[in-house]
Amino acid sequence: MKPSLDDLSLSASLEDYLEAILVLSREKKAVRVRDIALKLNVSMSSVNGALKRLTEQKLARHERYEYVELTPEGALIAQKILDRHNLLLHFLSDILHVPVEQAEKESCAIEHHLSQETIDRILDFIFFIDVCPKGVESWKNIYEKCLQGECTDDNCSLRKLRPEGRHIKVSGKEIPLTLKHIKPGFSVKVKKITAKGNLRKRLLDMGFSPGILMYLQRVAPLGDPIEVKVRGFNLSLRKNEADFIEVELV
Amino acid sequence: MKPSLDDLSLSASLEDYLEAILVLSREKKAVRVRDIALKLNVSMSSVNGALKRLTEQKLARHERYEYVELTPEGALIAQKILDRHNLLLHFLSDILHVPVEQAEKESCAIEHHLSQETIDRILDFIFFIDVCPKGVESWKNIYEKCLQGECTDDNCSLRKLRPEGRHIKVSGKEIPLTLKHIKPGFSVKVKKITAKGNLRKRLLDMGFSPGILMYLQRVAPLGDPIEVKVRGFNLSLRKNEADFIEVELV
DNA sequence: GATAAAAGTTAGTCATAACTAACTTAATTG
DNA sequence: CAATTAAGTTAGTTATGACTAACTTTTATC
Ligand SMILES: [Mn+2]
Ligand SMILES: [Mn+2]
Ligand SMILES: [Mn+2]
Ligand SMILES: [Mn+2]
Repeated sequence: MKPSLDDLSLSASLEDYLEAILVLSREKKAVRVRDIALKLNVSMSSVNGALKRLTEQKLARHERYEYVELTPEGALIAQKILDRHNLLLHFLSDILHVPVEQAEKESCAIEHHLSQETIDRILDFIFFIDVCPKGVESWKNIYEKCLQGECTDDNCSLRKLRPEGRHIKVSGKEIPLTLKHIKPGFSVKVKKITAKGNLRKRLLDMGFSPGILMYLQRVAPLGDPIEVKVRGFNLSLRKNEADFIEVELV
Repeated sequence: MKPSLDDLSLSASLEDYLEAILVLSREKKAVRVRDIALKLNVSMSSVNGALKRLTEQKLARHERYEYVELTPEGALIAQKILDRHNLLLHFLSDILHVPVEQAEKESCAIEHHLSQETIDRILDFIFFIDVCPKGVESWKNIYEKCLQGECTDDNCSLRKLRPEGRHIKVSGKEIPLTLKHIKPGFSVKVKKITAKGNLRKRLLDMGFSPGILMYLQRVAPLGDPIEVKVRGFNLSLRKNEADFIEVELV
């Protein structure tokens, strides 16, 4: 539950105060209690409380009725958080295409909960996309197009999916999407069990009831068996069994 | 600061209790206060308090000295959270290669702070990598190799970087890495300003002091100007100016 | 320089979410 | 079945982090 900026554990709230003070100090000559309150959308008295705690930890200074300043240690931590904020914002907004306003909010929420390790992995990833010519290529030309249903690969299942995400086109004919068509790493919702008799009962017992969400974990080399995670359990299915489970994308 | 599972706002803590109860209910016949306490590493009395709040909101039932159950509404929310947890775990662990233990912790931390919109964008991305043949291809063959310095593209800057991330190989010779070599979306730390005289002063005034982190925002089509974000400001630099700023990867 | 407005502070309240210590009830076992 | 142990509960405490209301200080304005 505690945030983990690997060093000393500050609360998410205090980290945001530090971050806000740093940003404000670069926007204005002097940072006042009121500026912080406005920026973080809290009352001035909440800011006062936070400043008291930050002062105790020697991360900020605040003379009564006067301006607010960060200590060098405070500024260092603040800068780290701000860097994370911007990194996550770039990742969510520019790469994953989360709307910028949402991305802004969520960056500021999760920046407090990621380890340096994870930040580094995200950096690697961004580095690849932006710096490696192949990354730029595959990203712009493949991913972006694939998302828009314009993938140039004939075997791309994404391409065959109707916008509703419920049917698949096979040699011109539309057939319902079943578990058999899904590739690993993809989450689907069970729509209908089309099996009859014993197999039907078995599938239902295994937990494949309509409405249930599941996650396709792995498909063995020859497409059989298929490993899915349903309700936290890992289950194995034969390919022909999987064809009796109609699903839709979630 | 509040978590945002788009519906009614439960606290992150209560969401974790729901999640834990759901998981336990699938592992055992009956869920007891003690099981939850052990799983979440809190005292039984904390569990009691949480159960009281959950019961008030009709998400769980708990008979004194008896077993704990989720209501249908509670189970629904719990499943949503669990789905997010697993999705994020897959993303961090299998795709970004964050060590699984860390990924586990962080998934459970940030699952409470992401909107459905963002979850959908992550799903899109995973879908691409796992379902689109080109995604599988580019991911396994390009990204993974690129990270290991085995990129097949001669122009890949990643490939030229020494492990220390401080020098770059240009026609066999090693030269220090400067801002000129960096591509957009990448964060670097200023190592040294090699400019002299007036330009040096100007660069320092602009905020390019050693140790400072900056983020390369954009490079114009012809490599000039270069737009960087330093200390929250956006600054524009000429390519020849950028060559006077030695940097290292962060 | 008096007065009003803006900014800042303090005290007191509330909710969440954890804890320990002391107690009660249920389950096991000799 | 009495005694012991395990499980569960309650009361009381602590810390964070927000709030409002009432007050004080600073700043602006006439
Ligand atoms: Mn934040
Ligand atoms: Mn932030
Ligand atoms: Mn969680
Ligand atoms: Mn979780």
